[in-house]
Amino acid sequence: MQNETNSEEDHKSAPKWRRKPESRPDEILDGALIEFRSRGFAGARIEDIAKHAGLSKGTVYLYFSSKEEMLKALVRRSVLPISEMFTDIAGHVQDNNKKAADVLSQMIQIAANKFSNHEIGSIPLLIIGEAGNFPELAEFYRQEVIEASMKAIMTVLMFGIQKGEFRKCNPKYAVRTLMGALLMQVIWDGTFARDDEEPISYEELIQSHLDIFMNGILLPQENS
Amino acid sequence: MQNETNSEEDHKSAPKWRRKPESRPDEILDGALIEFRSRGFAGARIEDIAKHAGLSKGTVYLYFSSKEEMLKALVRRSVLPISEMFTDIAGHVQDNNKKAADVLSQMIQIAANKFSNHEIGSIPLLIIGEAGNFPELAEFYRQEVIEASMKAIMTVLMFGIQKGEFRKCNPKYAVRTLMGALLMQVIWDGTFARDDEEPISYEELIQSHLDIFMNGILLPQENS
Amino acid sequence: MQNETNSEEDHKSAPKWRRKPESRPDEILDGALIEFRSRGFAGARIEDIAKHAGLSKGTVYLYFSSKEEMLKALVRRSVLPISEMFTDIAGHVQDNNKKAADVLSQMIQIAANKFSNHEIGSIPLLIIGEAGNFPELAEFYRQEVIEASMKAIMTVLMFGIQKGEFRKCNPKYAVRTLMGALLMQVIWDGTFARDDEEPISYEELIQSHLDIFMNGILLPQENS
Amino acid sequence: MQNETNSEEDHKSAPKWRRKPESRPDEILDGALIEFRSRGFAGARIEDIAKHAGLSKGTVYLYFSSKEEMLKALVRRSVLPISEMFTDIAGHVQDNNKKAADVLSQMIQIAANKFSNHEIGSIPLLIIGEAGNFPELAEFYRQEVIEASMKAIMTVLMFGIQKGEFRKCNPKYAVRTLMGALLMQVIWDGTFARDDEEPISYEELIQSHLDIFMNGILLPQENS
DNA sequence: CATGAATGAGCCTTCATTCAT
DNA sequence: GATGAATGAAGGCTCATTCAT
Repeated sequence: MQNETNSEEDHKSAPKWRRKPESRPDEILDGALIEFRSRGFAGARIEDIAKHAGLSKGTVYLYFSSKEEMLKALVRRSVLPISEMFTDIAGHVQDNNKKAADVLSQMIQIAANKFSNHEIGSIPLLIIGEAGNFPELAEFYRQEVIEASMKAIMTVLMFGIQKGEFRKCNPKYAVRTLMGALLMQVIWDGTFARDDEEPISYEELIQSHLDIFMNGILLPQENS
Repeated sequence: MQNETNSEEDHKSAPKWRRKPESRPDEILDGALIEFRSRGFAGARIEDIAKHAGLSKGTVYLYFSSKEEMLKALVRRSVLPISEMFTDIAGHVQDNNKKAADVLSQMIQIAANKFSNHEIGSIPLLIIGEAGNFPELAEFYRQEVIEASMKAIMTVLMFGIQKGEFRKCNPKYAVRTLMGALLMQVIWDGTFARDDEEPISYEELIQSHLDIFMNGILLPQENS
Repeated sequence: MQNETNSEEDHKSAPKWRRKPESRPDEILDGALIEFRSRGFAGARIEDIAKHAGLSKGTVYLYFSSKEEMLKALVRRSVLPISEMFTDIAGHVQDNNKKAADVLSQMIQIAANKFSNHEIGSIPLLIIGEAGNFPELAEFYRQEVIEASMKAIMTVLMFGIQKGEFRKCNPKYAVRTLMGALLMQVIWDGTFARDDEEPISYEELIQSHLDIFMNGILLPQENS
Repeated sequence: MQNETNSEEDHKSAPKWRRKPESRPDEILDGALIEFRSRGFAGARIEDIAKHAGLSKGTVYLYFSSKEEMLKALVRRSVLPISEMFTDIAGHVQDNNKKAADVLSQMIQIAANKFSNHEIGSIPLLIIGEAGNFPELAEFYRQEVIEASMKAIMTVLMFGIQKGEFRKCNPKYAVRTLMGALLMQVIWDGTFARDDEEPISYEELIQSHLDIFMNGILLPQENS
């Protein structure tokens, strides 16, 4: 069942001249992400990770003191853009005249944009698989990404309710409705998607999702 | 230093082993689920799994020929109730006079009920973490659980659209909006939930989720 | 490479009525010999040995206290007929008028007869493979079988030399010439023989061997 | 109680490891031969094999992918010199004026010379013990060593018969007479020989053996 | 800086042996 | 007596980590 590793063949004789040592740690993390996701943390082999970066086993230890440290760095790296995400969002939302609905739309679109990037979207999947082994990491991610996002969204939701733009609702639940579709797609892409099928368009998905979230799916019934 | 109290052994000299109960394989799988989820498949130790069932290492091999076989059995076991789920759903939905909205509501509630059970809800998380290592298992789960559920929901959606009960929409996307919130909660419970916080009520969450899915979150604006 | 064990199929549902409990240990040893020879002592599984006798694992421990004990019993059992062999030989050799050559011939024929029996001939092969692990056993076999036989043969050789029937020679070497062909055939049968080839006839082999041993292979040359 | 003398470690702080010499695989095989012969294949422990070469467990896996591979390599290694043996023989035998008897003598002497070398002579014993588990290995050895040798000898025998130098005989049997004594001695040395006794001289044994093989052991009787 | 040979802890799996039934 | 479920020691093999070169 175990699918065969032909990782040796993945990077056939990486050219020697392509060396940007400054980005070395990043290249290693790229390989680590691939291997962690495909074999799990415990199942990933340092040698395979190194090979993705065109390095040998020992060399990665010049940049990371242990396998666990690589995992931590990987998660940290993926969390950095999240604050950038919030900066982006804040930039688009400054305008106080904007409707809450538009603000929410933009937030979700920006988030979708971030998480459709493999290097960021794979991380929650990684954490889902390794949360038991690395609870601090899950907790870190929860706080830095999940809760921070939820809080931002809930703030807008409550603002919309206050303004009379949104119906009264429990933002704690509504945020799950709003974020769920995105999470689901991220998981689909990273877990169940097959090469032989048309990929789902994030743009269209989010469009449809926001539409339903805002307006619901029911048609107004004449006699009711 | 204190005289060793071996309180575990005090139980009137428990026999070195007891006889096979019929539920032995199930007890082992319960332990396997716990360990697979908390250490990952590769990181889980057979001895720890055995301990959950009060057995010794070697004994689990009387029931499962390998670690991998345990994983497969675990997934298979969790998939069985899904067909029961569909039977449940079909039973509640027979009535042709029912509104599509009510049918959808019941489907989601039944699904939420199933997946809030740890033994069923943990499996997708396990698969998310191990899909790279066991692609056939992911494919199996995709077909038996994810796609089967999606198909059922999309059928009702399209039926509702035909009837004029639902707005025109692409069911492929709408189903993701509908299922996303449930998946998100399953992941939350299995990955990020902390003991020190009030757990989210599935019932209330689903209530809120369905309400938004049906009616949207926007209030009708007088002048627009 | 390891050849597959389908030992379960070897004795399809041994009839329950065929029970001669007195010979139980012997039946077990028969199975042990087969398994020890085909997997080696360490590689043989008690359960497979038991199956040859139509018994279950635990039952063989009613007759033998350990695997090692079975090996010892097996060797002991094969050594018993050797004294019988010497009795046979003595019976045929009493006549003091017999030529030494005839005595030797008869001895070798009797020995060949014994060792062509699989239960006796397999034992030296077993010992060759396990001598390192069980030096006492090898020593026991050496004394009881090899040296006893050598001594008997050397006695006749020396007697023949004394009588002027045999040329002067070192019996220590001559006995190896005499026994070697038989040993070689025993090894061939137990190690290299294939089912798809005509088996070597012990009778003809010994006939030829004795002829050469007695008369040599050279034709008398006219001019020398 | 005495202050621990760790005399093994005193050697001026030996480095935890030294570099790969080119002969590493050979050294490992030497250790493997010792352990396989003394414990049997199944009973031999990789760690013990490694220790013979001054290595640790894991290191042998840098050179051999499995225990079984070591066994195969060991047999292969021992077979290589056999072709050299035939080259030797051919070189000594070119002269067509030579008597068949002399050719045979030389062949046996060369073979004895080869097989008295422990690394070559132990292999047939190993195979005798493991033929059941590794039938292809036995078959390989049969073809490359046993049958090749037999064929060479039988050719000379038939040549001698044709020339009128040897008596008519069945070479299939005669070759067993000729090879048997050598095989017996190889087995004796590897299985039954004790340290406390005078070892048998291969040279004298072969001398005596060839004499008997050629001339027989009987003295010509005046009146017969 | 880079390498990869060497190490040894660790785990899956097997199987001789025990013993409740 | 027989059975075979249960045990746990043992060993093959892997791989994170170290370090001489």
